[in-house]
Amino acid sequence: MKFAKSYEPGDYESDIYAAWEASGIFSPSVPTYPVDADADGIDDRLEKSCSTYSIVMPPPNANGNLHIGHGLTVALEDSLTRYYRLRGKSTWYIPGADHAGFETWVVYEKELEKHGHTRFEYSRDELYAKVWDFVAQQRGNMELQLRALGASCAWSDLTFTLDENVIDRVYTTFEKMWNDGLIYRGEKLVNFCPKHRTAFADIEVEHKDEKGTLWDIEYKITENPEGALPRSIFDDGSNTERPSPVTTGARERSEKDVSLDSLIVSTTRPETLFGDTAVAVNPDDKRYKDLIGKHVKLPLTDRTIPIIADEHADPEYGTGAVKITPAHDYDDFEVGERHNLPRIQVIAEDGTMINVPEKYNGLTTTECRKQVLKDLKEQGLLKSEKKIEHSVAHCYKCGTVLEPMLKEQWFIDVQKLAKVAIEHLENGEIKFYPENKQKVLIDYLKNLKDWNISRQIPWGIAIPMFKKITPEATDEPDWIFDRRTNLTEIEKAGVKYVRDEDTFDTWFSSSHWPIVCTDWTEDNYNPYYPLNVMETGADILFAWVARMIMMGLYVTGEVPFQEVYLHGLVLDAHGKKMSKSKGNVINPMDLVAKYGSDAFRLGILRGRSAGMNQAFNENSVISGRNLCNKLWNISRLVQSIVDDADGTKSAAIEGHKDKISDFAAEGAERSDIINRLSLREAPETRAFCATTNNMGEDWICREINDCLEQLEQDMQNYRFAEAVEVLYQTIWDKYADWFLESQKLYQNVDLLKQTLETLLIALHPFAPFVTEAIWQNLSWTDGFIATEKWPEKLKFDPITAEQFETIRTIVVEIRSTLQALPGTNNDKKYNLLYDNDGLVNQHELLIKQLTKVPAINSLNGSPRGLRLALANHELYLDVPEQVVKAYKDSLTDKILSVGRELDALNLRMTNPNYIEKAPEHLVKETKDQIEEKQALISRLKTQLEII
RNA sequence: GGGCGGUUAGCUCAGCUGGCUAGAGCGCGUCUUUGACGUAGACGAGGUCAGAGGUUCAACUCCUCUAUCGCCCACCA
Repeated sequence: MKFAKSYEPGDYESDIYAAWEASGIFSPSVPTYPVDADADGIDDRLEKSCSTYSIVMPPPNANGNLHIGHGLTVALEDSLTRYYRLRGKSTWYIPGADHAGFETWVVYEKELEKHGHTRFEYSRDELYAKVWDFVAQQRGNMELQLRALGASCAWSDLTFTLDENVIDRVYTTFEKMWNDGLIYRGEKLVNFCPKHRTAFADIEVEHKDEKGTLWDIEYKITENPEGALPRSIFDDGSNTERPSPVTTGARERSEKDVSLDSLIVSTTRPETLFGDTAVAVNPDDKRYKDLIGKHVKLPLTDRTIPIIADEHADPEYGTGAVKITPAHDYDDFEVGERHNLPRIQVIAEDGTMINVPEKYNGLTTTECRKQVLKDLKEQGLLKSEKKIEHSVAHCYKCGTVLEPMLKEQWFIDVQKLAKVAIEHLENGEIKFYPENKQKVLIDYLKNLKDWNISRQIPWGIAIPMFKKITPEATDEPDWIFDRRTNLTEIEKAGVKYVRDEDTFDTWFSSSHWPIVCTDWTEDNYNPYYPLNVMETGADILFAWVARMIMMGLYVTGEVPFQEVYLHGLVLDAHGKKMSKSKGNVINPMDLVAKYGSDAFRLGILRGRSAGMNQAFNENSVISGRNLCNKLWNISRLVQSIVDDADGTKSAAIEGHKDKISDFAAEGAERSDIINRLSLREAPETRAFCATTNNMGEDWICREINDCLEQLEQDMQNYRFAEAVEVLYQTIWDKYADWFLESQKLYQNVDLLKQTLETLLIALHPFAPFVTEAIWQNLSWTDGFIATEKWPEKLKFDPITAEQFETIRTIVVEIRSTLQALPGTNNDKKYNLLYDNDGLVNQHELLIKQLTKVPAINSLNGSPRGLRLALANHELYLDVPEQVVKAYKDSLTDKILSVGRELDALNLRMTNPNYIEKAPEHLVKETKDQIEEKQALISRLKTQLEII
């Protein structure tokens, strides 16, 4: 016996994967080739491209472990890949590994700290080499885990984000952008993490609402032409707390033509006042009209700064006067640009104060804030404070408050790229699942600001730019592009340049992912680019998908993929986000070990739809495991039938054949022969009956065809959960519960084989291991199921199929009626009586098989027993009168409930508008239903009367 | 402040362009050792589809509003 008795996924999964991998079936068969490969001047790309299917894996961290989101990713991507492979495409599922620039750097920096070192002890090149070794040591886990999940990817084509070809491509793009003027070096404010000492792109910043304080500080006006007594706008003699600026009182006061000798500014960051280079008021604000152009003395310093007019100042907010700190605030930076204000950096990269009076120098921002507030208070300049809630930028990794920091960085003038992307998106060149993400993405691109691509961490791709350090070479540009980033210093035409020490934002290189994975080049025709689909998390729509589209268009002129499928977050069983701190993280590998890889895949796809964050329940994995077990046992049963038919018992069959012809010679009816042979006794009787052909054969063919059709639709529309659902139901509820149960009576061996094969292939994309294991165990199959042909539709007779459907209805009613009758099962041995019913007569054995009624006889004489109502066949269960009476109540209930349904239908028909406006077929349907229900009620009533 | 999504059975979710008695898995109840499967089989209970209004012959489905949960974006000093 080849088939193990029980389904044990752990026993075969890794062997199966190894066999697949060794056979090379995961590699694509269609090559890339130079455009016009045969040099006949004719572009022959079309015929090739229609037979390919390509998809790239969002690269998991090279030295990490897979989490549940990766599990979902693989389940989705590999199902697609396997499906299209079975459909005959040359599939290329390209795996990747991410150097995960910042993530890995953070881990490594901690490692350094643990050993008592800091990054500042080493040069960038040394650090790069160290992290490289660190990653190499840790690497490999996730690749094993991808195999355990069954990812049918082309391992020989694995792309690491720091591979030569990636760096080459990224440099080529950068050079092109530099030459096209899309890249500039600018001193701008960037989001800077003082702990990690690096800048971030806007997209990487995490905004959190926090409680903070808004302080009001008095800035004295230094020029006082009228020589009036010092007065503050809100200081009307009482010299207590200032009234709220939004009260009418304040307004009225402000309308008065008073001369002021100080301005009150509101700030949440008093320590930055040392960097103030102006105070701004709104040009339309009448209160301050006369002050514009005057100066105020900056508290705690000797400096004076101008009062300027700028729209940025909102008259409704605070006092309407705002301090301007161009070096440490985004808005202020822009105000500064408009008014040509100096930028004074007062916070250093390590988060301490610089360029401030000696007293504050070297303090951290927090210490400095305390000190400033204390000093202001002493001088009577701190007027009030108020608790507010505002949004604060944090480092997404360590949670440190990000400091807007003035830095020289490389920026991409992104609007030019975005504009092209928007055009193609609006053209509908990329189809999104879920659909609404297209619009969301376009909106994002429209408002995108220039992209800072410089990072101050060593673990990444070096920026290939060098700065001139030969000052006398005045005609030479300050910065030049050069690929020799392995050198810290280069010389060109006698001019010396020094390397920029920064590395690229990983999203800059990642945005080339479809290009580099498929080995796209300018002069090669590549039938795998654009990708058929980009599947990734909805959370990186902006960070990644948007950038891949822009970069794909910029580099290749084409969108990088035709469709985008975005999956949502996998939440815990209660719909909460998984996190280490909450302790609710589910490790996919634990589930694989416990229930098998297939069970995990089926489970995670269940109940999931595009773009939605959805809870994950272990029960769905259990249900997947149960399906695998079911399929395993279905296959064992079919195999045992095939074994029987294959002649191991042929001698016995021969023996029986004599008997059979004897019976036949006696003129016995077929049913009689079957009875006399006593069914179930030995396999040879089944051989005799194998000629009969309505034991659900046509019906199951019809159901499987419907299943395939729906499955194909679902795959095309990325409805994975529905695809799994329809397979589940067809295999379990239809194939096992009805077809196989019926085939226990007579077997159509060829059809059993064919239908089982069909279902195995159809399920293979979702449950690759169990289907392959079964395939390898079946006696009549060969090769891998993974490379089988997608099944053809099955032929069937619709009338016979429908007959079986009717029998099902009858069987279900017999079962439920018996169940509802009082007594134990042993008491319920009632015969079925029929009156003049060809269908029941013909399928007597089948009905007996499925209902376990002891006998089915023709009703001779007047009706007796319990009439079955639903099936609309004249059928009676031969139940004694006293038992029937006990069933009376349930019969009455039934009449009432059918009556309610009838009322609803009648109501519909009494509405003239319905008859007039609803489609004809619906009206007819309603009419038919009314007739049916009426007939049913009258049957039930007759039944009741009999009792 | 702007935008997006959810609210359907005890739990997790389907229900695609409006039209059969609103479905599934898990859980629950009763029964069943029947040529594979108790990780099973049979039968069943369980829903005023968040609320209100509107459009329509017809609304879980479309529109408006409300409540509530969640996500994303944004420069409120």
